[in-house]
Amino acid sequence: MAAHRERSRCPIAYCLDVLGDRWTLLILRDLAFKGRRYFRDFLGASEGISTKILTDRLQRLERGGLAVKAPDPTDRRRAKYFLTDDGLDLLPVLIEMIIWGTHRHLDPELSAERLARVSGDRAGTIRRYREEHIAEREIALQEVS
Amino acid sequence: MAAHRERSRCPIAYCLDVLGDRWTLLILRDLAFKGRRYFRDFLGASEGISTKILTDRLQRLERGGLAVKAPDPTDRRRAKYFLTDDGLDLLPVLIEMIIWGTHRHLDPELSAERLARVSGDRAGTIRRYREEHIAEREIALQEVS
DNA sequence: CAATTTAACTTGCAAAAGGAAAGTGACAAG
DNA sequence: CTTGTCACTTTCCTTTTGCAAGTTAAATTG
Repeated sequence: MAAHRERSRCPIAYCLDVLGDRWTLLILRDLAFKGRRYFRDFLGASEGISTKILTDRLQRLERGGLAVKAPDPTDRRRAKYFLTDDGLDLLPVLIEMIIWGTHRHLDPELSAERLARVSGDRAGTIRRYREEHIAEREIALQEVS
Repeated sequence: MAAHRERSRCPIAYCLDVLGDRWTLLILRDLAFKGRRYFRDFLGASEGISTKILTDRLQRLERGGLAVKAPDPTDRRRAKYFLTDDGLDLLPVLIEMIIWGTHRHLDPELSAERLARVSGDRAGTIRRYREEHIAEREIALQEVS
């Protein structure tokens, strides 16, 4: 996709080199908010990604420095995936998408409380998810060394 | 794309029904930040969208209630496109993408001032773009009546 | 220990989406 | 009226995705 078009100077276009496809964003969501870590966890998401696309997108995220893989010391066939610090810098984008999607789609009555909580304290929400992710990541990476 | 998969309950997944492709996001950028209004304006963006994809995406945005078309009273062959209020609700997402893209890609020295300005006052930036867009849209829609 | 299962991919084929360029119909200009 | 412009539309080819089966290495079972 990066080879698709000459890269323009606009930051959104650059951002889209990484994010301009649905599957990548869903994987980021799973990593950031759903605690999915193993390959098979992502397969379990309800959107039904194929193994081929999942493999491709995880590799892209790794190569692009947005995700990292910590081999599982208890089972060498598998590894846990985590967002890097650069990957975590996308949390604000993802949070705004949640807010927009919630506001537009779900029953306003049911979502009012949740929406108010997240949008009322974006920075707090982001910081919480970030810190939890980093803590889990560091532990997983240490177990490998 | 909406028919692609059973729609999940996750707001991000719903958001991606609208936003899960690169071209749509680039068009939203053009509408929101670059003042592009006419069909040919979007063709002029450096990413080089084809007329087929542009037509398709503009129609999707209209059908989805995110964009509206005001016929040009001076030339019946063309119309001006604008974001609706729902479309403008995506500004926070786009702004966060700009911030992320700027931070990650461009020379930090050159972008430090711009980045600081936008991220330092997200709400102010969003409000400014929103109000300008609405003002221009209302004028264009009135000229039609 | 061998057989079976599991986990993460990989492959093959069909369908869908996108790219490039030419074509079409309606409107505008001279 | 002829020619040019504008917004699409069509055609053909390439790329990506969807679906399902296949492969390899590691783990588990008996």
